[in-house]
Amino acid sequence: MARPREFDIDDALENAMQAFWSYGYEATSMSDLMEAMDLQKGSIYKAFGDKHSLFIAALEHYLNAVHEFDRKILEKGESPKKAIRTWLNTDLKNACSQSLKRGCLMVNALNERAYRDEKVANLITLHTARLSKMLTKTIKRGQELKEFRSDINASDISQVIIVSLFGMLTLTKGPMNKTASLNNVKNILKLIENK
Amino acid sequence: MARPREFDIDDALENAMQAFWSYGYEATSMSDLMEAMDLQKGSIYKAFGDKHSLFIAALEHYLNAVHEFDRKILEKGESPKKAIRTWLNTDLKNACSQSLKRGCLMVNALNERAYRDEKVANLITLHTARLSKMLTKTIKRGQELKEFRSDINASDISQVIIVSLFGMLTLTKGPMNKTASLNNVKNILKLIENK
DNA sequence: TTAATTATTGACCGAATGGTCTATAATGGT
DNA sequence: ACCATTATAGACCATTCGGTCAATAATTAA
Repeated sequence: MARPREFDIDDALENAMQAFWSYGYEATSMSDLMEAMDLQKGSIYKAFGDKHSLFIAALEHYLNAVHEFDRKILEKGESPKKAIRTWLNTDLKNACSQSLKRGCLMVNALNERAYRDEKVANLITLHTARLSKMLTKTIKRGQELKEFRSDINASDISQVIIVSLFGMLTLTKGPMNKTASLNNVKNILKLIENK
Repeated sequence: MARPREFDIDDALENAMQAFWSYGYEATSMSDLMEAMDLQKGSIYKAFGDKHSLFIAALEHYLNAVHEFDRKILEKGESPKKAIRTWLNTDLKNACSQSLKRGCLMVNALNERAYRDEKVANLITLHTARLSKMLTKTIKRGQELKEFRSDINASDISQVIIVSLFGMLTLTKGPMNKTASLNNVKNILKLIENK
C-alpha cells in the first residue's frame, strides 16, 4: 500500500529507553536520541510523536519488562524468603554492575518527572501498586510458612521493602557499592524473619 | 574602597537553593535563578561564578542546614528511639507538606547529578558518611538501653534506616503521602526495636 | 505502468540556553 | 574633589533546544 517502515519499532523503543535511562528525560536531547536510535529526527517524530510521548512509551516498555521479571521471581514456588532475597540481590547486582551508575529508570523518572508530569506519575503509581500487591502476597505466604514474623502486616512489611529497595537503587547512583547493598539486603531480611 | 554589594549573599544563596530544590539542576534556568534571587545575570555571575558553582554552593548550604538539624535531634539526651522517630517523622512531614512535591535536595541531586558530577558525588558521600556515623552512635545508645535489638550491628541498622529514609523521600515525590510514610516509620521502628 | 500512500531525509525555524561584556553607578581613601 | 575599585544592568553572543516541513524514495493496489 505504501512505503514500509525501514526499522524495527521495538528496537528503536528499546534504544530510546536505554538513552533515557542513562541520562534522564531533560538531559537526553533529540540528537542524543537520533544517535541512540540510529534514526533521523523526522522518523522519530513520525513513529512516536514528540519527545514526551517517546519518553512515556519508553517508560512503559521498561515497566512492563520489570514487572515480568519481578513476577517470575516472586511468584516462584520455592521459599518466599529465598524469592525475595534473589529478587533484591538481582536488582541490586544489575544496578551496581553497569558502567554508568544509572540506577533504575522508574526511580529516576519518579525523581525527575513525577511531581510535574501526570502521565509519569500515573504510570509509576500503577506500577508501584502492582508490585506492592505481588510482594504482599509473597510475604503472606512466607508468614504462613513461618519464614517471616507475623506481628506486622504483610502489606506493611512489603511497604518497608519497597521503600528500602528504592532507597538502595538511589544510593547506588552515588556512594553505595555492590557489597554494601548486598549486605543491606541481608540485614533487611534478618529484620523481617521469624525468630 | 569600592562600590559595596547591594544584596545579602546568604539570602541570594538561600533563594537559589530553593529554586534548585524545586526544579533540579538542569531544569532551573538562569532566568529562573534571576527571578528567584531577584538579581540580574551579571550580579549572579560576579558573585557565584557559573551556574554549576552556584549549584554546588546551594547544595553545601542545604547540607549544612540539614546536618545541623539532624545533629540537634539525634544527639538529644532523651530516648534514642524517640529521637529517631522524631527525626524521621519531622523529615517526612516536611517533605509531604510542601505545595510542590520536591522531596529532598540531596536525594534529588544524588539522582540527577552524582553519577556524572564529581563534586556533587563527593559532597553527598561526605554527608551520608557523616549522617551514618551519627545515626550509628544513636542506635548504639539505644541498644545499650535495650530499646533496640542487638542481634544486628548498630551500623548495619543505621544503613537500613538511611536507605529507607532515602526511599521514602523519593516516594513522596510520587505515590506516597504523609499517612503512608508515617505508618512506614512506625513499622521500621517496630522492626528494629528490642522485644 | 501508474496512482496513492507512507517513510526518510535534512534543511530550516523560533525560542531558549548558559555565558560575556560594556557602559554606568556607587563607594571609600586620599 | 577626584581616583581607584567594584557592583549593577541589560544588551548581546554563539549554540543548542524541540519541533516542522517540503522534497524525495519506496512500496502495493489497480
